[in-house]
Amino acid sequence: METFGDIIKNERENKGLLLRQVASALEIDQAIVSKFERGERKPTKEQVEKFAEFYDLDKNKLITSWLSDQIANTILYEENIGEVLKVAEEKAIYLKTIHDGR
Amino acid sequence: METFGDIIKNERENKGLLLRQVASALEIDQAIVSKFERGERKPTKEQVEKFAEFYDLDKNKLITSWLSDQIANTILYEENIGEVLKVAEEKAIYLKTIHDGR
DNA sequence: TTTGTTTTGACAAAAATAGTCAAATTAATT
DNA sequence: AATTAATTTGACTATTTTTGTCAAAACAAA
Repeated sequence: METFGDIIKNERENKGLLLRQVASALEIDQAIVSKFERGERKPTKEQVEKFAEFYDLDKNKLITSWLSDQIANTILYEENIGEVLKVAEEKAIYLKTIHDGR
Repeated sequence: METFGDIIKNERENKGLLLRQVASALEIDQAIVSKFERGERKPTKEQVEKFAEFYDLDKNKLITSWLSDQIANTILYEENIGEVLKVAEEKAIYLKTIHDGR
């Protein structure tokens, strides 16, 4: 179960980089990068994309990880997690067909 | 595909109530109730619970509808909707086991 | 102990969300 | 068609949430 934070932390360590270096390359405060790695704060989508580029990761996979973190957090303390997600998927697909004008 | 707004609008109309009446009973501005019904604004969880009580609806079902609306909206324009939700479910379940101290 | 790195927390800035209200629009009634 | 009633819209303010900044504390390594 690898969260967004886990991923970017592993990448950084594998590449032997310091927080300071990543922070300066991405123009994000080092304290915030640290918080991202530990899941204490949620990056914006733009920041996720920056990380993907910087670490040369598949952008979609990283966004999936980040989005799923967010969703997991919003439903964490709810009943019927499975049901909520099933309905959410139906709605999303339905709304998408409408949006695409079908 | 019934959204939260659809549900509370149908309930109100079935019971032959005016926005004004619902608004006053729930102590929510009538303009906002109108916006809830049309999905223009998202209620808080407390407001969802008020609606459930007022219309005598199953609270969990209404919360499911409201939560799934939210989730559907956050993933609407993403790729891999199914994948995101699958991962989100795994994470949620995993986090829950941790939270419950297992 | 000194130096380097990461984490923490207080604070300010910015953005997103929520509530209020009156006017505009739409629908129903006479 | 005119009047009355109901709903919707939009501008505005208030509140809450999120984000960024910075320095000091904690931790780790040399």
